[in-house]
Amino acid sequence: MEEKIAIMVNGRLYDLSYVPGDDAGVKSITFADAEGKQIYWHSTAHILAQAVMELFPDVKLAIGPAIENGFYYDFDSSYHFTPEDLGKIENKMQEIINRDTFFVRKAIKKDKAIKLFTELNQPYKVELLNELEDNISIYEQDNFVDLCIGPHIPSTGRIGVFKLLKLAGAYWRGDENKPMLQRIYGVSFPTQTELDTELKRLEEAKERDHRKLGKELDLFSIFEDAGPGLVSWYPNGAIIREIIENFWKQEHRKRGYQLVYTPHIAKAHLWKISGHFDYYEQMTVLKFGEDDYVLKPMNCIYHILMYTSHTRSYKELPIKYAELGTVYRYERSGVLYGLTRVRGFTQDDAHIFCHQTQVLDEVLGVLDLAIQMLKTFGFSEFKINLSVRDSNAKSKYAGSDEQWELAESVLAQAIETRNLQYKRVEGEAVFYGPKIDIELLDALGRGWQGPTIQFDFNLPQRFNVQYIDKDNKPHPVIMIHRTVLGSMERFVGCLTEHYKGAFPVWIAPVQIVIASITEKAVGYAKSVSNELQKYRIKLSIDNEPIGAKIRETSLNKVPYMLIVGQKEMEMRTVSVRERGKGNIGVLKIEEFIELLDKKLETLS
RNA sequence: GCUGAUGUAGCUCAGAGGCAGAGCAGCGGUUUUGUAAACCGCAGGUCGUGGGUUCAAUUCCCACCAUCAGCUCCA
Repeated sequence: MEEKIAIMVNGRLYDLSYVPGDDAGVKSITFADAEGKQIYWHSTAHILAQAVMELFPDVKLAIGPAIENGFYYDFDSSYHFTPEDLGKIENKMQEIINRDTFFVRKAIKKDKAIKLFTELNQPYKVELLNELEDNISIYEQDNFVDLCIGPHIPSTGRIGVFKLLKLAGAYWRGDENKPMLQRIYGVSFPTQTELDTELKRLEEAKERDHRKLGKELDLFSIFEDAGPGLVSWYPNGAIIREIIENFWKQEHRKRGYQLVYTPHIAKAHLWKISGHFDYYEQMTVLKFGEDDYVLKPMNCIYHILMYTSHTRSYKELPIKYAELGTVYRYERSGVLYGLTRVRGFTQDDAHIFCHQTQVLDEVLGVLDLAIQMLKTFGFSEFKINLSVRDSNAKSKYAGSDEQWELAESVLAQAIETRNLQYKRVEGEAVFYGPKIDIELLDALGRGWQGPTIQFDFNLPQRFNVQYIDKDNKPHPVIMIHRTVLGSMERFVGCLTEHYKGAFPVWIAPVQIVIASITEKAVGYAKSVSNELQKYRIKLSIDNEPIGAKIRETSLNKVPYMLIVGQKEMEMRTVSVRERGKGNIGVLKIEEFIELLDKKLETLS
């Protein structure tokens, strides 16, 4: 039975010491509850802050909330904490926990609170207070006081085990113009076992990190000499990408997309028309001969040129241009991350030009395709966000009210028609239109934007993108940008983490290793490989012990291994090892082909 | 871009103001092997780059580059 750490009364959380009224519906909160974890972690953050204050009395406290997997506290200090300090702070925290002092809540008037924190020389707390309504509570344990809405666990001794995990910088209030603070992250749990499980989870996440696997499996490299954020795909990575791309092309053709190719650069004036030139700082302008050119940060301009190069009839719509288009964006140095955040990447891009009556079908089509893509590649969990405009700041958006209302309602309607869970985020839309984003999750559960469906009310207007309707007059077209994977780089990065590098047979760079036991079987191994030519095969016919060959094949995460020796040679069979299963017995070659083809048919 | 940490062989990592180290991978031999690592040998390095201090710097100092953990950004 979990220990009670707080209570919930009519949906509101309170300290255990709170005495509810008679008629109140009271629910106990324990660590097992999401709210319980948050309270537990938040209380640990207070203990962290107290420990830091005891060790470094000059430190200024910022904020210390619970987060998804633990807690942090931000400190301002001229002294820079070192990783060794974390150990000292942990010891101090343990002392505080051993003292088992109470968390004491006090309601206090705002002016008194301001006076208190001014006297304590805690300017960040004073700044926060100035913005609060006059219902202030503070929490005290020992001599430590913190501004806090609570609730908290009853006393410091209720914390079982904890660990400080990392040290990092963070801006005060997340604003890069404000001071850089020092943030200490940690986790805590009632029992050692739970902490160990969490630490093990973090360790395992490292094992599926695509940057590590990319190296081990020879998928890709980002050469320091060539430039940060620029990806080179080795043959193994290139095969994975090629398979995804082929599948992508096939699925797009089926759905009425027309595949196109466009150049990597274009004259700068196009980006002056689009409006990017003046304020898109990720764009790179280069001299190409005499003229200024832009290294394209997106593909849409070219697709618009293709569209507008002919007079378009309503009968032609929708026109859907799709392109695996490589774009370059100057991402700030600190944000680059393996394959998931790069400076040159290939979007699986398409632009849909249609009229109003087609919009819902088109959005549904894209949504279905995106979900189908994700499921095909094994992603079953993803987050869908619908970003709409801030209705209090309509002037900062391109497009008319009617356009926005139509687009937002169509996007919401599409998601709801498919019964998908989503989050509506007010004010998160880009200025040119509302959008649906789907996040892929990496090994650590961090979301990366993959598929996206975005309306654009800006470019069609600026480039005069129109069609001739039945009335023989030009009408503005509706333009939708969309990707169903995101980018090849990011998608393969997430895919690698998703499968821990053990790609399904249809994607695996090497599908089968054929290994001879002795030199006598080499000829037979080669003849087996001839019969299996349509698969991606690697021969392993050196004079190495079979154990070594098995080990190497396993480490390379190859789905199937065929071992052949004297017995197999005589019987025209192969001894089959399956990844994760080991030896699955001896099969005739035709039987193995049948087994494999069945797997491939179902894309598994 | 900001804060902090890191950068030694293809990979994983040790080391130290005075000739640069290991394991794995690679190469050459030996071995002819039955389901996760045979044995012997060889080769491999401007110790991220550029300055400075020093008799001497890969080691100490400075700058830059890159990577990592976050923050911020993500038209």
